Amino acid sequence: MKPAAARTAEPVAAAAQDRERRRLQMADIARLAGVSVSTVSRALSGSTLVNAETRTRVVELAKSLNYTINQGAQNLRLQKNRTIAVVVPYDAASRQHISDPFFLAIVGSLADALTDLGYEMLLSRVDAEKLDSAGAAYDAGRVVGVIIIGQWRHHDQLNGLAARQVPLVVWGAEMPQQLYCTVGGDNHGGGYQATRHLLMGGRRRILFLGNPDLPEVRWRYRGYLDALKEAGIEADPRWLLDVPFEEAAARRRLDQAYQEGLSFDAVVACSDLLALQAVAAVRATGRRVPADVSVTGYDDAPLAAWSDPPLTTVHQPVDEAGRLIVEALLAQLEGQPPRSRTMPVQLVVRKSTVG
Amino acid sequence: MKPAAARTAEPVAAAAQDRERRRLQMADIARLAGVSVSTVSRALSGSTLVNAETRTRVVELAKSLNYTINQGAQNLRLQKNRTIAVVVPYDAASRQHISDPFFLAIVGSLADALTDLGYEMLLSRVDAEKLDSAGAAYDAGRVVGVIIIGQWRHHDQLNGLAARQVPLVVWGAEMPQQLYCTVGGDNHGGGYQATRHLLMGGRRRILFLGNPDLPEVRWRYRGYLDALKEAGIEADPRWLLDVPFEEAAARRRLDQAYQEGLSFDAVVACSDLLALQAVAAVRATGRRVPADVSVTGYDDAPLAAWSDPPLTTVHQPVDEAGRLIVEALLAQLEGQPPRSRTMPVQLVVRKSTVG
DNA sequence: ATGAAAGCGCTAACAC
DNA sequence: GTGTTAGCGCTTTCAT
Repeated sequence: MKPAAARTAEPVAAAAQDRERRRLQMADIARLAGVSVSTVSRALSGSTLVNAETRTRVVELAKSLNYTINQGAQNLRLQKNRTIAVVVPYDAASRQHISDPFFLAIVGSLADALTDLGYEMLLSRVDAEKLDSAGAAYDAGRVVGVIIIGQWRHHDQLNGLAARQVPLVVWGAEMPQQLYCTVGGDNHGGGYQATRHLLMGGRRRILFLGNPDLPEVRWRYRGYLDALKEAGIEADPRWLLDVPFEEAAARRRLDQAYQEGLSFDAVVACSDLLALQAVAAVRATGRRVPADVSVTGYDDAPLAAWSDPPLTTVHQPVDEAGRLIVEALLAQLEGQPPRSRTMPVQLVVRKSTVG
Repeated sequence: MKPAAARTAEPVAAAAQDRERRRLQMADIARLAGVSVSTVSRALSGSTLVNAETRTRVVELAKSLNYTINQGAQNLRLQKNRTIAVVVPYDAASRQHISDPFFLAIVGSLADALTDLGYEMLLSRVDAEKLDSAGAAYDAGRVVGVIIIGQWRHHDQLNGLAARQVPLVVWGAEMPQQLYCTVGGDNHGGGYQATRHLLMGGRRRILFLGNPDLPEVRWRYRGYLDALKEAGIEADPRWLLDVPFEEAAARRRLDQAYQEGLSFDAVVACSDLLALQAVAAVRATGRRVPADVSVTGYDDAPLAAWSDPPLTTVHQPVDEAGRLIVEALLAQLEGQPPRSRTMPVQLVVRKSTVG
């Protein structure tokens, strides 16, 4: 019955000192302080029901022994839990790691926001094709809510999680028929602003680099199309270069475009790293950026400001993102209905688009 | 006595459906399956002590209801725990967030390594002046081990944690009298290689940009000094520009160096972002990189390859780092004595040092 | 093959 | 003000 009989047995002489010391618990403190566990519990929780002197004595003792209440036991008893799961999907096919600077920046921002509010953050990866497995930590009572970085292609699974009442916030784009809560940048606006900026600079044959299967990218693509339409330009379907968020693939696709004789004078890329691949591909043909081809990025990662050339890019408010995501999740935990938010984005103009 | 009396009371008619549904537990599955909780427990753990048919029935039922064993309760009962704390210190003074790309990259790498081995990762921030508070999660039984990203200036506190038997691995440099386990790059080698490379390129007045209070930086500085000495150059004490890992401060310090009339033809910086600040400061005086001043970075973050100019930098093996750190921690959990590791680093030569 | 019951470390209602 | 005791959701010994 005892899961670890040896632990509660009378300590074997030698074992006590070097073998893994039994973890201190409340009963030990109680014994050493000469009071009952209830008193210790009360003292440590600062209850006024305990004699002030006893209280300080117990608290001092605990501190001196580095004793801290076992949080697992406390949580079980109190039915409380202040842990949030943060899930970064990964592409199982390419076995791509969590490495996109933007995603990592969001993770950092979430860590800050959660810590500030006294929540703990359980960080995990999940196969992007099985986003619903992100609910496991919730089902197991491990966490009280889930944050997923990116929608990927499984809107349906996310809806499924929400339908199951899993408190959930997704960094991504708002979709029709969406049951879950999203927080994200204004993707349509971002795509539109970047494209319009290129059009204002006189560009007419503008490629779009990204995979519109992803809702966020789809909105950016629509913004791009709207800007073209507004300028009276009919989009050539070959202008859509449908690549994942993976650098090598993007480079190959661009090289291929050149080989096929596709002619263009600008590229709207869906991340800064993708934009830099475009720059490299353009230069590999002897053309110049921005003189011959203008390029815009997306995210405004730190590298965008320092790259060669510095990238004109759509700035996403990472720090604010963390705060808003956490806010949206906590609101749900308080019983409020999920309310999605779209944050304004801002085009930052640098050398990759202006001579 | 019941911490949440309402929960166990007979469900109020309406409450059942829309008010936050009570979380499913084993007793519910047992009732629905018409067996006892013991049987459910056995079935879900795949025990052969339970009738094969009953087992599948129970398992199916649980799956269909998205029931998962409450991990907190299970952990408490089994005295097990597969969670590791990953702690990213922050500078309380500057209230600097977790944002250094290198630290975030390590976090990503750790997430991968831990997930692969079936461990969960609790990510948190801690004031760099109170590194020992990183032990709290361990004291509370929340995690079985702690990983701290960076040594900062509190070697003593880390030793304290180790003395308290907290299973611990620190990303950083090996120090004399060190009780805890470190995994890190070869900092002396990195500083030496970078400096030697500059010397081979004919540079003679080489600044060092970084704060040698930090053990990692101290080793890099020693490598730098050794390279100078080997070349028969006496280091000018003014060549040490003692700045934290903070971009604005680095820029100010460099501008100041120029104002003071300090003359130099190369800079060894302790991060890629610091190196880019050096480039900016040099260019602001009308000088060119690398023609007038060569600059080396450290870490080889993604941005180093794409920056203007691309940075010669010391590559740190981030992916391998995650694996090794986790490995070192797990070895300790198995009772092996802490064994520190130093990983080779490699100078990557790019345009910032060669015309 | 199954169930009853004890107990993991803690809190709080209840008794004194 | 303090101690006794039941029970949070689970696993496992023991009995059947």
